[in-house]
Amino acid sequence: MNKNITILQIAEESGVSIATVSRVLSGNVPVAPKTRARVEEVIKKYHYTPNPMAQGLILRQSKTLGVIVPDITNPYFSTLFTQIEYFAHQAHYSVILCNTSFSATSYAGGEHEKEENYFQMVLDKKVDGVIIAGGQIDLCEVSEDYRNALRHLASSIPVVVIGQSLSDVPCHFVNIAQTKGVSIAIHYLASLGHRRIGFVGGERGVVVTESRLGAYHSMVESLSLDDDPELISTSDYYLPDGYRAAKKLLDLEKPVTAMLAMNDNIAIGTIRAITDYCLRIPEDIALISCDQFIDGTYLTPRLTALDRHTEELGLYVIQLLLCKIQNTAEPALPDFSPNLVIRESSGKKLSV
Amino acid sequence: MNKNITILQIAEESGVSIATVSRVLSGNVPVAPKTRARVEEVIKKYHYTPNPMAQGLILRQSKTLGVIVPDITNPYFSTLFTQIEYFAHQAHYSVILCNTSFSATSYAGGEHEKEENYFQMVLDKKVDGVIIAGGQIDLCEVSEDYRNALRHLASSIPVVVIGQSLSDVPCHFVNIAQTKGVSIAIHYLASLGHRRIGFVGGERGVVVTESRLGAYHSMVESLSLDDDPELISTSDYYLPDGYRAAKKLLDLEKPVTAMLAMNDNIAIGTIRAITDYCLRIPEDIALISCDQFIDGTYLTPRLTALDRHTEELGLYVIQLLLCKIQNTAEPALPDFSPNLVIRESSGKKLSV
DNA sequence: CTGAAAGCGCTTACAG
DNA sequence: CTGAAAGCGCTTACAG
Repeated sequence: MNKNITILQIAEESGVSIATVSRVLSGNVPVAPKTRARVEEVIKKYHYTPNPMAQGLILRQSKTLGVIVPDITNPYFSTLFTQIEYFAHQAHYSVILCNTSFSATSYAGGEHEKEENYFQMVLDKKVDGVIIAGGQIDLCEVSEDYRNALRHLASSIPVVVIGQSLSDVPCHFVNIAQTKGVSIAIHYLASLGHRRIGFVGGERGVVVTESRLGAYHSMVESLSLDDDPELISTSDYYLPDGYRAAKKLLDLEKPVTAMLAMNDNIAIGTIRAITDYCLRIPEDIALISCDQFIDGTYLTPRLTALDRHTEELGLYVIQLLLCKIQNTAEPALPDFSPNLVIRESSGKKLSV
Repeated sequence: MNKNITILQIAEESGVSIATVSRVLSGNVPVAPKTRARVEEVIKKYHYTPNPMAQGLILRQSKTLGVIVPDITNPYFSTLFTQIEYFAHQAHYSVILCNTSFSATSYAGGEHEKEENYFQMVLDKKVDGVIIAGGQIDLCEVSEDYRNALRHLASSIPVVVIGQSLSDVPCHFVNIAQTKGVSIAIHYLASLGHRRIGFVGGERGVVVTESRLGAYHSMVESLSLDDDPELISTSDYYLPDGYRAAKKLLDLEKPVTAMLAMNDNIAIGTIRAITDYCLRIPEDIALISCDQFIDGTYLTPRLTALDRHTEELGLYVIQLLLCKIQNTAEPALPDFSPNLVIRESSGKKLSV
């Protein structure tokens, strides 16, 4: 199958040495205009492009990046990836996407090998840099194996991690504060008159969940809202989880008047649960999603949600990685403060 | 940064030649047990793995696959990809994901270069095989440039295309019939008593849309349902499109009693539109999605949808590609007949 | 401006 | 069973 047009053939047909062909290809070395023209013609004729393996061997770069995510099916990660790939492609890098299937639940169940395997894989592949988004890094307790694997990876090539900083691991950690958005959302709900606000979804022992829970508690305290452990109903991050977790809240003796959902998936499951209980949103229960995945304008009810600028984050991390690879100045850290997009589901001021 | 442990270092430290190291690595050549043990120890000590570029240069394979999709953010493609990547990884291949951003609309707007660029890119990268899912291949009229680029690609490496067959292009085309699902859905709606069924979403000139529309028309005819051009409201494939398209149907003088949405995105937009008109699903309008993206059990209303076995499709195409690469027997073509999952949104039998 | 040659890190006949 | 050597397709000092 392989056409196998090599630099040698181009050289022969152009009547020059392979060194000269290489030079016209590289572009930044003086070559006589006539020679260059002749060679370029032959190159065009055969659609010749240098074998990246041979090039990579000498240049010590593969022009390939690795992106490691737990679940590309999750809109958060696919949005992130889209930005990363777009920018990388512009810069003539291709990207290997690794889908580790990591989940806190399956991890707890003992499947804790895959991510480290992927670290080794991208290393073996000689990628020029790696972006890691989510996975075990999101657990409050990171295993020693993971830490070592990450350290090993990062000591070989540049790696940007979206997640909590780990000391003694030479990655560039991009850690977005999770507390602000929750504070804004609860503040808003409280301003509407809600005192009893439920927290739905997310899994304990995961950084995002715990830090948002922390923000929740401190807001509850500072605004003197109902402080009741029953108000917290965690689960995981998907539709069925939202459904299950919300039901627990709906079964409470003293009902909540508002709910904070971990993300849009959870919110959709929550809507389903609330509807099952023949309650209305927002009339009976106000709802806000802490992480906008899709445009809430088209959901029913129109979902009030925190926009966390995921696209900008994707753009930022790829720019960062490329800078580290090429040793150029890092881009400034954008302001990732979330935006509360108020729509229908959060409702109006409660009449007392 | 590069540790640069090469086969030479392993050989020296083991007191053998690099040829021997290479042999213990390959595994399928006789090596004295003691020699093997010694070498393996050193390999382990340094976590040595052969440089894939050097290997690739000789073996003429990169152990890398290319997957080209228009939009990884679309659940259909991310589901497909997840399966592909999972299986590829098992087989020790890594996959480069190319997100072309192709859309029929932007294509019509003149942006018709990107896909061909990606074809060239994966070719230059020397991937061992390519899977193409969607993109220009989904247009009823494929440009000559695209056709040529695809032919060029496919004449160099194995490529599997999910989409219509193109004559004279040596790809393996996997073409799933689109008519059956629509027939089942309309049949079901008609059995419930619906005579006036709207078709929402999808874009004209796109194979899926046109063939589903064809199935729609032939069912309308064979079941003697209302046949009215106004009943067709196409747009594109996302939420806002569903919303807009559904509104057009809702503005009709003679209202529809049921709607067929191109996919879950369209269905969600349609739900929003129907709700805006203060109508109920399914009491006033029954709704079926032709392409299930997420578990409709958790939507409100619970969405009746066609399950098209996207995961199985992903698994099939990657198996197919690997077989073509390794020259082994092709897997049997599974039955991809869609499944109508009946839930709430399609309603009950109409009372006459 | 251009060519001959070394070398990137590996695999695999070819001898022994 | 093992080593020396050629060669995969390229780039880049080194001469000229």
